[in-house]
Amino acid sequence: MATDTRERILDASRGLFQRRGYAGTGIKQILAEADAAFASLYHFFPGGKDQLAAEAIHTSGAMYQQLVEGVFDAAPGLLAGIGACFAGAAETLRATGYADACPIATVALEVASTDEALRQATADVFASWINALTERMVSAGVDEAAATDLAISTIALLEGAFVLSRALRSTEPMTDSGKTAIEAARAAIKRAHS
Amino acid sequence: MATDTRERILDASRGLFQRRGYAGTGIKQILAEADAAFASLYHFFPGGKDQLAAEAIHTSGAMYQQLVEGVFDAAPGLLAGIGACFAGAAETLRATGYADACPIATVALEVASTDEALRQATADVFASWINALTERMVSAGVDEAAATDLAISTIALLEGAFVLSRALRSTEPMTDSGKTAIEAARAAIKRAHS
DNA sequence: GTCTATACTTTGATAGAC
DNA sequence: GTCTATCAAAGTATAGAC
Repeated sequence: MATDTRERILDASRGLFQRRGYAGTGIKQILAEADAAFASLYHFFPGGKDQLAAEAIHTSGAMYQQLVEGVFDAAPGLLAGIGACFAGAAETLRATGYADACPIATVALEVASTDEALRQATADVFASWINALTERMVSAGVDEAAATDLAISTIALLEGAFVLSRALRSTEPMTDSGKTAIEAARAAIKRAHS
Repeated sequence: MATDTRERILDASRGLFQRRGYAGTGIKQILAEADAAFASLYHFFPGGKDQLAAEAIHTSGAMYQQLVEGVFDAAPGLLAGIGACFAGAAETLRATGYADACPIATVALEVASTDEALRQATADVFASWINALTERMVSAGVDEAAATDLAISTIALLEGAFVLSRALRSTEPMTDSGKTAIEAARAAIKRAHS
């Protein structure tokens, strides 16, 4: 059985919104890539493009989080996990011609001041990422108070590196930011043990 | 004498591209905000929206760099300068309802995989920022080799914090990232002196 | 240099047959 | 649930008078 239509539409939406943004992606483009008909979209997503985007943001955010959790679980420790995440991001950038980066950052910046519902969707995703990483920081021995700061800074480094690496077409920002993220985490763990 | 038309159009473009992105900003919207006629735009910018965007990217990037250079020049040292930049960014976010952040990041992500000319414009801006900050790092005593890494990481922290702060409508990512940037710079200076 | 009017394309969305 | 045809609106861009 082939993937059902609704899932194909969502899948195409996630990819296009990630690479081209919300305003830059057309409904017709999504349907062409999903090999679906016009009526199918409004059958499964009565709310149109907005509903489609909200669902794409939530699901792609959750998928990316699962990917990252897997990388951390496979690593021997927190610092190794951070290193593997940034290394993996750098490799994905290189392998996709600097197209695949954060699944929601482009849309997040576009809608932050223009569409409250979608802005909230991106906020949900980032908050979930921050919470998950904060827990890992605490488990690794970082003070509760410092853990949130460190988790936010780590994700900021990743997001900023995505911006710079895509614009410059270089993995250097991602590898440099990865090193800085590891050092920041190492310092926080050291402080907690003193 | 009123500001001339060409400058008003550019000014409106910079503001709209910053807040709403490239695809999300319409020519008519720009002209309405600039109080200019349709023909004026194509008189001053025969290349249309693309030419307008390229010039807006270059000039807003240069203006932001000048602003930051001024902040650093007024600060008593490198670490204080970094702190003042992140504090200023946080205050601007708060004061503008989380609208005014990086002047080119939204457009940079939008065009990275879709418009090579505009992508190059954003790359020019980021490269200029990185070079300028690298020089300051070296002047402050950081090793040449480490200075570029540190400058890139600092700008990545700023850009990532813009993304998170706008999406979450909170200055916390900006203040947390500022602390991390200061600590990273302090550690690099310490390493250079040992 | 600026005005008005307009050409042409693409956009998101809907209707009705099947 | 999917197909075809089509709508109204907004998009970029141009023409010609002044």
